[in-house]
Amino acid sequence: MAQSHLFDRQEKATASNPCRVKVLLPVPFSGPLDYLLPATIGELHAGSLVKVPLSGRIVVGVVWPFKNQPEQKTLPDNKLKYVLETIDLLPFPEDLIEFVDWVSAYTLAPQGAVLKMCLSCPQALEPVPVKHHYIAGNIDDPAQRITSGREKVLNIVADGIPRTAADIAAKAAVGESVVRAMATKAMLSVVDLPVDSPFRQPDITLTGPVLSSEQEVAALAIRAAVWVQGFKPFLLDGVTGSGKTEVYFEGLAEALQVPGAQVLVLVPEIALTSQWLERFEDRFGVAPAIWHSDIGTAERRRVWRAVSSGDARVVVGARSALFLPFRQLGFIVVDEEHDPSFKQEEGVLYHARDMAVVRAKLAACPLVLASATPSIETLVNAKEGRYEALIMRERHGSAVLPEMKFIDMRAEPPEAGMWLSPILVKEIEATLAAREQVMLFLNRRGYAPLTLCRTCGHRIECPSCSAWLVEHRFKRELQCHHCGHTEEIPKACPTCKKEETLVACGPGVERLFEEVIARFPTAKVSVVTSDTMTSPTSTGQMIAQIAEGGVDIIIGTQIVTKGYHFPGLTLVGVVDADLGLRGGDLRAGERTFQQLVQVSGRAGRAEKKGRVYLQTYEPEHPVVAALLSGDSESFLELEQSIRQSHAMPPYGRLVAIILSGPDIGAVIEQGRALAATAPAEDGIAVVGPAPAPLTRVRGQYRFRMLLHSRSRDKVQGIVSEWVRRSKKIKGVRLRVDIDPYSFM
DNA sequence: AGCACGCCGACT
DNA sequence: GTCGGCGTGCTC
Repeated sequence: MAQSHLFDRQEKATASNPCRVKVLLPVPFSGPLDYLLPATIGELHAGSLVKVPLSGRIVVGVVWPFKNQPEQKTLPDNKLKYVLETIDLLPFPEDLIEFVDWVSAYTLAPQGAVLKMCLSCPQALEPVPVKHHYIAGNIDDPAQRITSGREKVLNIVADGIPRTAADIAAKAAVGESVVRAMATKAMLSVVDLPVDSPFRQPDITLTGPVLSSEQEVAALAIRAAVWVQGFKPFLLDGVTGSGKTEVYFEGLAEALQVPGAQVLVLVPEIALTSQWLERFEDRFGVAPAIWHSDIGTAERRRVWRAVSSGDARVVVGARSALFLPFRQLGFIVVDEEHDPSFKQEEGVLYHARDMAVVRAKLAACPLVLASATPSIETLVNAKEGRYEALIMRERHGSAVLPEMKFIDMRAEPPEAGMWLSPILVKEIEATLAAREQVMLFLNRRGYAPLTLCRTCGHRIECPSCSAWLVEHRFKRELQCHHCGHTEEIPKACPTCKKEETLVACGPGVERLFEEVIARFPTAKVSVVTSDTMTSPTSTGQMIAQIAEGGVDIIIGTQIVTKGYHFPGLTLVGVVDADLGLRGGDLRAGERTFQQLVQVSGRAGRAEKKGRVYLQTYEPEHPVVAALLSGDSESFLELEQSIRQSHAMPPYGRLVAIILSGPDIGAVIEQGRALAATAPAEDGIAVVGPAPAPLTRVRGQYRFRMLLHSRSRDKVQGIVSEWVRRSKKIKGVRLRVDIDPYSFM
């Protein structure tokens, strides 16, 4: 979108009538504030970055357009402060400004809170540090002797490329002191260059692998959309192993042909990208820019500035990458679009997939939502014609989809204190004998979810949450998975003081590990969870080791369901297929289905056919039945029709109001106040307040209310009006979650 | 979110 | 008599 909106000075600024500007600040309380523009600052554009004073400190903000500004009470000039200076960075493009306003209006978060996500890199707003580089200087000075060392240095710098002292010294095989001495004698000149190295540009002359006909059809549609220069959403729905990545890489390559166009690829968790990055490098010859919450400060600054300048053409990142200041977005991919981690559950509550669609619309570019198990929301959008569906039903190459079977745990129970049924044990033996790999999926971290006293029945709970502590035997501690509290495993029961009476109840991956090494003592077993995948490097090594066949049995939580390719893996065992269905919320069935399809999809991705066994106590459950029959379409149809008949999302809407505070009485009182003023419009229903399933977290009591709207129309107006006119109780935090995914 | 202003306990 | 605890409330 072209940079219009030259910021209009309403009148000529004079001493008696200075010009006002609106500046949005990355602080979570407000909309844009008024500042005066000093005569020393010339023209300003909407989007320009400026430094302004704010209650005793200096903050970087963005000049915001006047348009659409609700005319609020304006302060007199003498109450206003002056803009201090402008920052030497390209202004925010218009589509980013609109995006911030849109996200704020949709999520009901203050505009400043949304802007904060765009300015999430304070170092990027300061000048980039420079480092001395050296080039040839006055080399004809007769006063300087040309020693052999100096001559070697001169040979190196002869090409005119600025280099650091260390670089020159290494290349010339001399000490750095030689270089520095030559600089002080003016034989070398110093150039200060930014420490940030530029991004290498993707090689668009490279070509990808030969595509199957299904892939070719999909790639063609996406490539064509790139040149239409308008919003165009696609659902790329391809079974696991069908080669979705290669398809959207074609769209990406096409987008890079457009001069200046930038591409954003959103992925659920950066942990999964080690294999993805290799494929990207194979395809484009360079690594993309990477963005996620724990990149180092220097790299963060480098990426942010390169995105802002347009220098970084491809960014792959977690959901927060959506708020980077792209100059010219030309293509967006949301990979594994069904993944629940796209929903931000802290601060500004947004769904990155949904916001990516909006961002693409504002940037007027194509968008690909890719998944083997698309969300119901996306399927409905495709069905109703808002997205173009590109469907791939075959695995790429010779691979076929795995065979699925269930094990009725009522008929084939495991031994006492064990978790693997005899049938699955036999299958594992057979697989190991054939020198193939096994993956056991159990979505429960730690050793056991509950530690119980056999004598008095005491259950060890977290001191600040209403939750059991989970034993982590590898780390020899009890952990709360909600607040991070840890404590030692007690020898005696904290209540009855008796020793040797505490028992671990239920399985976790560590306990499964214990069973597996006891049963298969010669197998190499690896536990893959968020506890063992601590850094991207170690994760990459672990994944590479598994892919090379260095592990026989992989035991993992949901982290292993995500997009990995292990060619030697032929058997997948789901230890507890019913786990996700218990205590089910609106999406429990859908989520479990997606998870089980994804983990099954890890089996048999190369020549050998895969087998999947689901251990279940309820084989007649629709989710299990759908997986076994392979008729996922009817299951999803059924799920959609249930949602439709109850006007649940995406046919209707939900909004959660979460009340929390350290004083339970105050929280309840706030709930009553809200209930008393609940909207009474047609088609709107409010339930609650009710204690949240996890009533206390980090010492905070939590109550929930749920607003349901039968219509798809926006409900933000109703909700914000409701909250605005309700009495506020001190000490109670009130959060509005539009389109909630978590009901905890 | 910061930061200031403000009103009650242990120190030079 | 002051330094400072962090509770409340404002920031153009």
